[in-house]
Amino acid sequence: MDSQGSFPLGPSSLTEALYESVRKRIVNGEIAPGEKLTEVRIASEYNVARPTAKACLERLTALGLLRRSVHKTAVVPKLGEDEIRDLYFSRETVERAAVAALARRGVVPPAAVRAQAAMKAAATDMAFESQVEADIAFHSALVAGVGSRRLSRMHEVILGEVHLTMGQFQAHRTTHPMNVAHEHDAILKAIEDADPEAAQQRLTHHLDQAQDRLIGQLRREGGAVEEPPEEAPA
Amino acid sequence: MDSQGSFPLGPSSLTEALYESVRKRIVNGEIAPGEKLTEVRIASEYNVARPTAKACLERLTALGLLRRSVHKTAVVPKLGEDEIRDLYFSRETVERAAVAALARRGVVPPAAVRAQAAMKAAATDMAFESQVEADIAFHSALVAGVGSRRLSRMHEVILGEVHLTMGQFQAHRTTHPMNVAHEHDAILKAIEDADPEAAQQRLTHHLDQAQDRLIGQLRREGGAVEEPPEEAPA
DNA sequence: TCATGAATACTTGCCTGACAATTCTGCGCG
DNA sequence: CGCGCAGAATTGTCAGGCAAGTATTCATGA
Repeated sequence: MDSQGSFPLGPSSLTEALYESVRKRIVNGEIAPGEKLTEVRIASEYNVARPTAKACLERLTALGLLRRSVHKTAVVPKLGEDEIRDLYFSRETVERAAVAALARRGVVPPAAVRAQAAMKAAATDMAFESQVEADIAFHSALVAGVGSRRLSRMHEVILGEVHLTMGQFQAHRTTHPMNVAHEHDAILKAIEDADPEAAQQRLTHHLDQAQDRLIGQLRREGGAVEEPPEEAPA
Repeated sequence: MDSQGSFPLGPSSLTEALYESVRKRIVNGEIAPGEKLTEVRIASEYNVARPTAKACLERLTALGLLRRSVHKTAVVPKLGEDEIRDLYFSRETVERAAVAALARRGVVPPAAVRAQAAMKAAATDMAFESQVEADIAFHSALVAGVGSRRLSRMHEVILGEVHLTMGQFQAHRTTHPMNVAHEHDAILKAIEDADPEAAQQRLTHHLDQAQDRLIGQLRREGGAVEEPPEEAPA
């Protein structure tokens, strides 16, 4: 049958384009959590060789967007309560350091205010996914504004999992986007005032609320299975 | 032609063993900074197929232990002053969060005191590389003690680059290992006393000193070339 | 009927071999 | 002495294949 060759690839290098496309499909929830992603499936869907698909799955696994152990099929994970707490603990660690550094300088990254504007514009009429992306762009710009390549890299990985988790709760959004927009404003204000303590405190408040919303949704609906830690660190 | 097959592989899976071996050779400075690592070289040295070697280089590149852009050979990087500052900024971010969390609980991870004991034992007579490894084990245990998988993962990446940089200055060590041992003790003491502020303050002092030592050595000897940032973040 | 064990299909780990595209190197020419 | 160009070196991607491990199904025995 002709079950292959329907997902178009982006512009850049083949591996890169494949990676980006699969990544998007995962974080958008287009590929459901728990769904299995075999190498041959990716290979045939995109008309690429199996090694290429393999490399793609390995990259996604390294980023935490897929889980797999040896000789087993990769599945997109569904984070349980503990995992979400761990994720947000790490996220707070990175972003607190970022806003503190920014506030110490007292300069707000231009990209952050741009993202914030886009967020407000998307608040009323745009699709949920657009709001999520605007929110992520804001936090991403905040960290990028520090100018630390390594901090940004760590944050990128974390935001990947955050995006994934938010995408999985897409259907039942209960958040008012204007609320988070106001919280964003408060953070920017504190940075502008060169007040590191306040900036950190407001960021923590913001993230704690987001975490609570996620965990609340998780408890309400599919409490489902919590996967065990896949690997005991030596 | 018997020009191949001289580096023995470890016990585990082939890819894993290959990765570990090459990683060790890099962080130990056995492969000099600036040296080029081609896929075929690795493949022939270890008697593995080129795709296997390729995967290995890709993993090391993702960890920051190698640098390469498309179609160019991977080289082991030599961190410049700015890079070292960035590295230690990220390191402080992660480790400060770790010791604060530990101090809030008031419990010292047993693995950390074990590593600390090993460090003191190695202080006088053992080789420099053993001291470095004991030091790294101590900080690693500190972060692992928090129990956050994601924090540990971030830290692991950072320590990889730290290890690499320390290994490159192997010859000209000027540090008295007992000094750093005492600083470690002070950190543990603050954690035990459940004093997060003190723990963070002492950790910062410890890391700042280490950073200054590294930068001092860098300035003294090969100021050399500082490689430009390989990629402009979007 | 239900539980247990064996055979089969599926999937991944790793290999050989090959071709195209790109980058690097050295040589000759203006 | 600078410049461009051909050849070499290196990587990106593919095809095909075998071995090994995992999951599933089916048949057999209690």
